[in-house]
Amino acid sequence: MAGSRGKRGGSTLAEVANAAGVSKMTASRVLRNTSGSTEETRDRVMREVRRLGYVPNRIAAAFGSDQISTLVGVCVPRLKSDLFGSVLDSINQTLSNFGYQTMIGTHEQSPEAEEAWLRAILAWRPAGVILSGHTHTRGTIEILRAQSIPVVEVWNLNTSPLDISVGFNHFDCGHEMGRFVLSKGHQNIAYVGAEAGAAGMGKVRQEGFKAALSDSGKDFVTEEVLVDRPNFYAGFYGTENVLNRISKVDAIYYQDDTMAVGGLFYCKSKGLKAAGDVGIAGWGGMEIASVLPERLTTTTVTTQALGKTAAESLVARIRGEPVQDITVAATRLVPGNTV
Amino acid sequence: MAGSRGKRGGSTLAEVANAAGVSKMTASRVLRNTSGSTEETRDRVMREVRRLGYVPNRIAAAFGSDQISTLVGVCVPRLKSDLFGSVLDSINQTLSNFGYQTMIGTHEQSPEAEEAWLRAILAWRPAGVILSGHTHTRGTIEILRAQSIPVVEVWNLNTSPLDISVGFNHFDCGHEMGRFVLSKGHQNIAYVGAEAGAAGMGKVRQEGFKAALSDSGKDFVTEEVLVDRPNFYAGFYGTENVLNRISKVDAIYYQDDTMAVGGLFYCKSKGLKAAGDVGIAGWGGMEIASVLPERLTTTTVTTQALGKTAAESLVARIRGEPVQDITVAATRLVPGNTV
DNA sequence: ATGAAAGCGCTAACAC
DNA sequence: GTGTTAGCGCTTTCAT
Repeated sequence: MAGSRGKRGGSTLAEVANAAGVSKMTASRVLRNTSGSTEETRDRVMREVRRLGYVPNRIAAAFGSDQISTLVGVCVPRLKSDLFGSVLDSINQTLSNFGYQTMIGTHEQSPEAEEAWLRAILAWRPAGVILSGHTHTRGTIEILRAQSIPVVEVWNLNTSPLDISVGFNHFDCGHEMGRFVLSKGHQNIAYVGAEAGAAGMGKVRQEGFKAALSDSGKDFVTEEVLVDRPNFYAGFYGTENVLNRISKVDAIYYQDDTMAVGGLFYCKSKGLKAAGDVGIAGWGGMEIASVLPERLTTTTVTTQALGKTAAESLVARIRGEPVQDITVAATRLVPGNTV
Repeated sequence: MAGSRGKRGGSTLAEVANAAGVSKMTASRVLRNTSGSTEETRDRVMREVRRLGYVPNRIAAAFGSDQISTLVGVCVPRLKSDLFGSVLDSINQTLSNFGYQTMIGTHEQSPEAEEAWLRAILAWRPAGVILSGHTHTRGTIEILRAQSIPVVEVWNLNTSPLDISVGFNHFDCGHEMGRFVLSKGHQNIAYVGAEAGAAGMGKVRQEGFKAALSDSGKDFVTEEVLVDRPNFYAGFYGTENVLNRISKVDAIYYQDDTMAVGGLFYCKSKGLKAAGDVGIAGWGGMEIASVLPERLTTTTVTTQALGKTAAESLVARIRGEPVQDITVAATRLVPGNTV
């Protein structure tokens, strides 16, 4: 309670040290488990810590050491998402285990929003940041370079990353699915996606699929990209649009499983059979697939592993340990019975 | 780059002030828009800020002022959840608009995990915290009291909150649904839930429903609470268990919509008709409902409003403005055709 | 409207 | 193993 400022936060290290009859440094060392301390000193300090209800002040600690905090900024498109939620859960848990705190941000696929977030976060002198936007503004890149701060780009694979990249190969996912759908004999294939803001990685999967079509001298017979977030209804509605427009469509590649499930239900509502009448392929591996009567043909992705690897790579870089610059997180095409 | 320590972070306020030919204080005031400054001074300072790529140091700022940061800690059960993801999105966006940064944590319904998170977060001298655990450890409560820090308890309504409570009335949700299901003539009603760690608010809804049954001299004919997270498959599997155990069951109240949808698909897989053979009622208002052929009978909840109100209340309390201690977020029973 | 001095709580560096 | 000294970059207070 020393000082006349309006601070909060109870006792200080000095008070603990005083009560324990040692210097601040000794108390500090005990609390951080650095170097050796006598068993007795240690006990005396910890007793006072408990008695006084001492809560370390990490702001002062970060300030007093080297202006680098144990905060890590993580920016994802949005939080309400099984996929990103899972990645974030994994990142947060891993970082937490290493003693870091996660500060979040969302950008909704807007590079400008990402930059604005970054500027605010850098003021906290984070130990590192994890980004998931695949496109960065010039400003974002410059700031990151200038601060020479550890950065992990996550979600999409970036072959020339700012620093470290841990992601899925979306192009290959699309290409592989394209070949698979073609191998099942489908002839008139459409794409259905949804992008509220700028294009996300669905665009890249679409291109991969398109490349597979191109290899067979084909192309999407139509592409329907709604101005919406990818969700069940967008898939439902997009499918309706596509089938009304071009009735010969016999397969649809969706931006993700949410939309694919929406499309599946549209087909069911019209008495169309999946695979037989309209092939349906998604991406992401949603949990709902486990209870649907149809097994959705999709590409499952390892969001947990992605998040864990991203966090571990960041921590390694922060600590100056050797790190793999580029890691491809596993994806697997799971043939169901909807294609 | 002054000093021999290994700091990072480019130029300092002093350097900016120097270059602009003013004192640190003037530069500081310009950057914070406090009190008046000459148009000219302002321009000169801002020019140097841009030229030097100055990034304010909020750690030093928080330290130098009153040891209270603009950080806000938010702890939810988990991030991979449409419901909590939505609340968190809303909280984060609102806090961000007010100039606060969100630090996240997850507790998976463990009060001890919540306390551990809280201890780590308080070291950052947050301006406030938002909790979603409905049960707190004695330690959590003591620490919060000792620090006299603004706290919002969110998700469940707490009639005697630590500080502020913004939540849904889960008991009433259950009670209302109980009355509704009974009004439809169902006689043998079961409950299906899932709790991986400790009990969440599903337990309270279950009790509300039970109270409604009790009012009619009834009780659940069986209760199936799986040791799992509430998800589609748990709903599917739980339904299978219940119906195999007691075949006369003619309605099931589920912990949430995810499980209800799982149950719905189990019934479909067995040729049972929703409502006709087995009534199905959920909670939460999932998006998938918009594409299902059946309209799920459920209670929709206003997660966006909940998050926004929680964040706004916290900010008001931080600023010393008057705040409503208890806010009930809206919920609405939506009769579908599955009961 | 602007400046000077003091100090926030902690840790790095070095001495003992 | 422990203590001493200095200082991190900013804001507060008080003066001009």
